[in-house]
Amino acid sequence: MRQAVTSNDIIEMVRDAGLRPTRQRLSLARLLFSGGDRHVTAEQLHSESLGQGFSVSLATVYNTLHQFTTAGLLRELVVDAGRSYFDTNISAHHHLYFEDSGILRDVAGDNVAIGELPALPEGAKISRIDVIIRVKDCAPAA
Amino acid sequence: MRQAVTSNDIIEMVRDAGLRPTRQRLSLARLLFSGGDRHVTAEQLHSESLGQGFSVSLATVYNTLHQFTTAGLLRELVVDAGRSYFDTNISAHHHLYFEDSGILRDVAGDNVAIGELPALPEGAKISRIDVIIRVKDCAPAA
DNA sequence: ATTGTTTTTAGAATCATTCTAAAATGGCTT
DNA sequence: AAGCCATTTTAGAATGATTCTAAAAACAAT
Repeated sequence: MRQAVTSNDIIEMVRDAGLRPTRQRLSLARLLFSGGDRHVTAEQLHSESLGQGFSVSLATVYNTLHQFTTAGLLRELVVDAGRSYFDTNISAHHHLYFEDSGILRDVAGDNVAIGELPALPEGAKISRIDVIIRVKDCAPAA
Repeated sequence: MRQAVTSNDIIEMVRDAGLRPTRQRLSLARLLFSGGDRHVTAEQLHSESLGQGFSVSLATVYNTLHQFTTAGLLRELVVDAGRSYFDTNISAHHHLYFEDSGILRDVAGDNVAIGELPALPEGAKISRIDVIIRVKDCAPAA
C-alpha cells in the first residue's frame, strides 16, 4: 500500500504521472493517497473536497480521476451500471461488493485463480481481470 | 444452452416466469432465446425489434429485460460505466471483453477458481461472482 | 512583464436508464 | 360477446452520471 504523506511525495507523484502539479491536482491527490486504500466516486471526492474547504469543479474531479487512472495511479472499477468507482489500490486484487449498501471491499488477489483461458486472437493482450463477488442482504459492520 | 424454438416453448417460458405472455414479451423472448447465447443491450434489442417490423417502446424493452432477469431467464452484466448487457446464458460462466470493439464472449466457468474468501458478515450471501477478462487492442474474428 | 500553452471552470449537452400518468390490452365472469 | 378490473404498454418527461464547450485563469518560459 502506497503512502504518500509529505507534500513532496504528492508533488512528485503527480509530476511522475506527467501532469503539472496544480493546486487542484495536488489537493485531490492528497485526499486520495494520504490515508489507506480507498474506493471513491467522482461525486464523493468532489463533495469531500468542498467539505474540506477547497473548491474544485466537478469537471476537474472527473478529469483528474481519469488522468490518474491513465497514469496508473488509480484503477477504475465498474460495479453498477452508471456508477464508476476509483480504487487507490492498484496492486492485483479483487472486490467484494455489498449490493445493498454499495460498499466495496478488497479481496487479496491470490484468492482467485484463473485457469486456462480460451486462446486469444493474435495480438490481443489481457489488460486486466476484474473479479467482483456480489454479496446480498447484509451490510458489513462499517 | 436453452433452446426454445417453438411458440409454445416461448409462451411457457414467459408464463413460468410468472409473466403474462403478451405480444411484446413473446416477441422479445423469441429474439432473445431462439438462437444461441446472446449478449445484448436494451438499445440493441429495441432496434432489432423495430428492424424486424414489430414495434415495442424502449421502456417496454427495459421493463422486459429486467423482468426476465429477475425471473432468472437472463443475467445482467455491467462491463462499462453506463452500459448494461443482458446475457441469455445463465449457467455459471465468465466473460472475455474486447475493450476496443465492445464484443463480449463467454468463458467456461470452470476455468476460474475462487479460493478462500474473507469471512462474510453473518447473514450475507454471495449472489454471484462476476469475472471479466478485459482484452485490449485486437478484435475477435467476428 | 509578455506570450503561448495547459488547466480549470460553469454551464450546456449527452446518453442510458427510470419514471409518470394515460391509453391499451389481457384474462376473467357473465 | 360484453363488461370489468388488474396488468401492460407507451410516449414523453425526468433523472443522474458523465462529457463537452468555449471562455477565463494559471502556469512556465522567455
